[in-house]
Order: sequence, then C-alpha cells, then structure tokens
Amino acid sequence: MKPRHIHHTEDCRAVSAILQRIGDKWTVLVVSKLGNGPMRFNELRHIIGGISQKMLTTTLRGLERDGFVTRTMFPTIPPRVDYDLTELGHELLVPVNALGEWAKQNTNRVNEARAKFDAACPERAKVRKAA
Amino acid sequence: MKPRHIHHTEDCRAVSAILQRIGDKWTVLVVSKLGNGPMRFNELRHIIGGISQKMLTTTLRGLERDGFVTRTMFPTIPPRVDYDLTELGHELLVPVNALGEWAKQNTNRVNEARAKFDAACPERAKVRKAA
DNA sequence: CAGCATCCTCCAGGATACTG
DNA sequence: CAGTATCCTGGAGGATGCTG
Repeated sequence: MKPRHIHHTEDCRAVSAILQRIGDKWTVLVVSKLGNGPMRFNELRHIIGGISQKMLTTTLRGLERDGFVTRTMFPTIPPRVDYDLTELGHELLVPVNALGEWAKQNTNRVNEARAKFDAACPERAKVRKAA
Repeated sequence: MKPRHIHHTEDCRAVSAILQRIGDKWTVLVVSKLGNGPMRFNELRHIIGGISQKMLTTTLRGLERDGFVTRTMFPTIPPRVDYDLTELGHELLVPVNALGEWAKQNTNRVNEARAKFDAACPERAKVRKAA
C-alpha cells in the first residue's frame, strides 16, 4: 500500500504553528544573535539594529516564556540583565539555520522568478503592495 | 583563530526574510498540501479548511510569483485551474519539513515551559494578549 | 541600564457580494 | 469553478516619554 495523499494534517498545522511563532519580524534574529553567547539588553539592541526597545522586550519575553532563552537579572545599579539561549533554544537553531542555509542558496532563484513574473504580467503582480 | 562572535549578519537577515515570507498564516499549509501532487483551487480550499477564498488566491499568487508553484489554466467551461509545486517548491519543502519535524517533537517542551512561566509569574505573562 | 505605558499607523486577513 | 472587488477589524510593530 502506497497512499499518494497522506493527510498528516496535524503535522502541517504543527509546521504552520511554529513558523508563525518564529516567523515574526525579530524572533529568529534575536535567537541567532544569542547563538553566539549571552548578551545584555542594549547589547542585543545595538547589534541587531533597527529594532525598537518595545519589540525587543516583547520578543525576549516571548522567547523566555516558551523556554528558548533565560533572563538573568543582576540587582546592581545600574541594573544589568543577561539573556542567553537555553538548550531548547540551541536545538531550535539547528533546523532554523538549515532553513537559513537553504534561503541563502536559493534567494537568487526566487528573485529571478519574481522578476520574471513581474515582467511577464505586471497586472497580476499588483498582488504585492500595488505598484 | 576562533572567533566567538561571528557576525554573519546577512545570514541572519536571510533567515529572517525567508521566515517572514513563508511564516504567514497559510503559505506552508498550501505548499505542504501541494506536496502530495497538483490540486485545483477549491480542492485546496476544502482540504485546508478555514482559509478564505481571498487568502487562498493571495497565497497562491505569491507562491507563483516566487516560483514555488505553477498555475495551469484549462479554458473549459466551467474553468479548471491546477496548481502544482515546482522543483523549487519541492526543495523548499525539505528544510520546512525538517523544521516541522522539530516542531512536532518539541511542542510539549514549549507548552510545558509556557505553562510554567505563566504559573510562575502571571503578571509578566500578560505579554500574551492580556488574560 | 533596562525596561513599562501610551498613542498611532499600517496591513494581514476575514466577510460579503458580484462575474466570466 | 475560480476568481475579482470592497469593506472592515485586530493586532503587529514603531515613536515617544517616564522610571527604579
């Protein structure tokens, strides 16, 4: 028996769920940076560049909640807070980096397809934020 | 020489970019379904379930534009349109499925961390859509 | 330094109605 | 059947100002 249409619907939903979780604007960027070792709040902020303080807070809080990073407070003055990847965070980085590798190697193909499509039918290309 | 802080910033951005591209609500779901073979518009619509006709159109158009799927029109009456994964689309599925596999195997850990976090400090958990 | 609180904008995405 | 055209809402995310 060799079913052509296996309906692992749950699986698909799982992929979808994780992708939506980490597919926001900053999550993977933060996780990637933390992959190099623990970092302080503003250190992250500046190395990432372009992220608002609010979103960095939100992103880190979410990652902490999901068990991907730890938050260590030093009750000094001024305060110091270190963020670091957990084991789970490091593990997440593996498949994420694999996808990133794929992305790097295929960006050209995508861009070419995109240019071709836009050139072929400018009409239907308006899908993307109307010229 | 063993640099601890390698700044493959471009790489991170690439990961981020692809994740935002496919990290929307429906893209991977559609690609996954098409992984089983070509499908018609409404066939996809029903097998996915819950997707609005507008979003299916938008999602498919985007995937077509980026070279992940092909769109084949049969000028019959009523019209028939087949969507199918391109080679690029199939290749994308590989790392995506790997991530999906990771997701399936670690959802529990994430949920546990989440529950623990919420139980520990309900205050800070309000990050998620305020109780 | 590392946040929290507030306000505001933009757009992903749903609902509905119409068409070749 | 496979769309297109509109309208509308929620929430992601930026900007700014204040605090322990």
